[in-house]
Amino acid sequence: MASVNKVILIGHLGKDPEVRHLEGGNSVANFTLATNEYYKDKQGTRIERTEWHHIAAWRGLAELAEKYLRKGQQVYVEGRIRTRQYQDKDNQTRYVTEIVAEEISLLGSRPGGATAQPAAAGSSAEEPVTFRQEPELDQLPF
Amino acid sequence: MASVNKVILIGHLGKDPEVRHLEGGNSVANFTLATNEYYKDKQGTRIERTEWHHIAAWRGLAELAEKYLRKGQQVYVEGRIRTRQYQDKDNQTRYVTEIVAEEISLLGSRPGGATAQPAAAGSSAEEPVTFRQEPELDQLPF
Amino acid sequence: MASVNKVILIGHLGKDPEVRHLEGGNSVANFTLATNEYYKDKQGTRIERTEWHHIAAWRGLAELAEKYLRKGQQVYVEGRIRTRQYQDKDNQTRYVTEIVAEEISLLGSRPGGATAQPAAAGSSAEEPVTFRQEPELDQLPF
Amino acid sequence: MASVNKVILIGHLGKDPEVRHLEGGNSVANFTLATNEYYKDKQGTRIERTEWHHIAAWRGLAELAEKYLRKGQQVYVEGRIRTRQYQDKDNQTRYVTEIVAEEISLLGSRPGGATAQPAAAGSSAEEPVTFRQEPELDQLPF
DNA sequence: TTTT
DNA sequence: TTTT
Repeated sequence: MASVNKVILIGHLGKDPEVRHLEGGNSVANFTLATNEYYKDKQGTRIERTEWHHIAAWRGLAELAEKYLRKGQQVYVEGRIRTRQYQDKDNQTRYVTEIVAEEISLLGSRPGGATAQPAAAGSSAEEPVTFRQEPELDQLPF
Repeated sequence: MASVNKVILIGHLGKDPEVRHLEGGNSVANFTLATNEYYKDKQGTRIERTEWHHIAAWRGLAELAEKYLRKGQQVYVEGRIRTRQYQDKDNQTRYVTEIVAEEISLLGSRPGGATAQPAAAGSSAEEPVTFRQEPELDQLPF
Repeated sequence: MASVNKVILIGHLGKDPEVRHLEGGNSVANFTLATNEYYKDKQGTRIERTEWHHIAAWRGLAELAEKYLRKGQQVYVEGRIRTRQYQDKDNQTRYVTEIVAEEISLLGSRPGGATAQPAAAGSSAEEPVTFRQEPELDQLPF
Repeated sequence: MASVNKVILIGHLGKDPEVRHLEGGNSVANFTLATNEYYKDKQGTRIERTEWHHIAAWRGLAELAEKYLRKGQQVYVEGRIRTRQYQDKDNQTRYVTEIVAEEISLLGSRPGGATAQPAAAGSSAEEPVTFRQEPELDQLPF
């Protein structure tokens, strides 16, 4: 049956992306993204709560992440929720929920000490830095 | 800093909602929602993968869930991602990622053997069944 | 600069799609989609307001529309807003705002007298009816 | 029937908001927001196309707009599509499609020569600048 | 671990 | 554990 599983995030990277190049030619970048919410508790004190999202960006988006994304950067991430099982060190089944990125756009200024420009030439700073994953590739098992 | 944490799901309920009425007058409904994705593996075989989302609907949305939502029902859920910590039976820290619902709409037909009409009268079947949480209440700590 | 232009609609088709096959091999399906909102006026009377969206579905999505979409059908449409200029019969510049579809999913039951099954064989009824446009094709001028 | 009419935009303001204070205590801010898309034409030339969205922000969001939004600012706008009729100077019926804002967040740096800080004191620069409309007020006729 |  |  048709269904929709869509996530839209705007937040800041908690660290530089970690990129792994997998056997078979695939690559994946992982990074964390902070979103914040604010509310008042019963005493009226303003509380800030940070949610840390685990982002997985595959193939073309992994390259974008490697070239352009740095700790502190503000980005738009569109993707879908995916929960993976794994065995922890005590051989117990654990679950981790990730956001599989389908589109990433760089927003605003580029703080954090790192340059947002790619090290390599060929991609001018005037270009908008947006990338959407090709859906059919995005559907490969991983 | 301003940020966005938005989830949009369309899927089917895996079971009837479980509603708890908390001390202090708050209530919360929990249910699971299935979304499906399809892809072809390297052999070209069509694979279906189901993602199970854990939905938490508070206060007014808990009442809506209790009255209208049943196993098998197709719904639209808009909300935000929230990861909670808890201690498991071995006193280890574990994490569970939920979707805190901010809007729920009933879609399509109402399968599953259960009547989608509320047990109580007063809410006619002709009404559109949509409900949006009041943001300020939605911000209470929980 | 990077930007986002995203529309998410769930509504019912006001009429069967009209499909045009253009010179150059392109095709486009046009249909209207109704969404409803409800509010109370100052006297407390419940008011219903219908918004009619003009949807344009290109290429692969036009084929999906032609095969599966019928008047009365409930659908999910994801796309982007685009305003086009044209000259009216008095040679005045006029504007029309459309939603260019990027993803369409069939929802719920299939009312409206028309069968939702395609006339042609080869696409079994068990398949989920969802289609996402290939982004690069979707970017062609039109 | 339940339906969804949702728009998510990230773009830059084309001009400072124009705020009108209406009889009855209501206020509305209007501004334009540019989003850009890029594609290659059949000759492979890179084309940029700008879409101008007409945003209407009511009541609390009008105040936010008046205090914080300036030409050139990058913002996130969430809202719904609404097409209004009006009579033009030749007494012909015309249509204009607007985005009625339901949430606005300021993004990134604050360019454009104008200070993004409010003229009035009392709202410190450390606050996140996000505002969501109260739904019930948002449903008033206009 | 981000941002203000 | 849903749906087709």
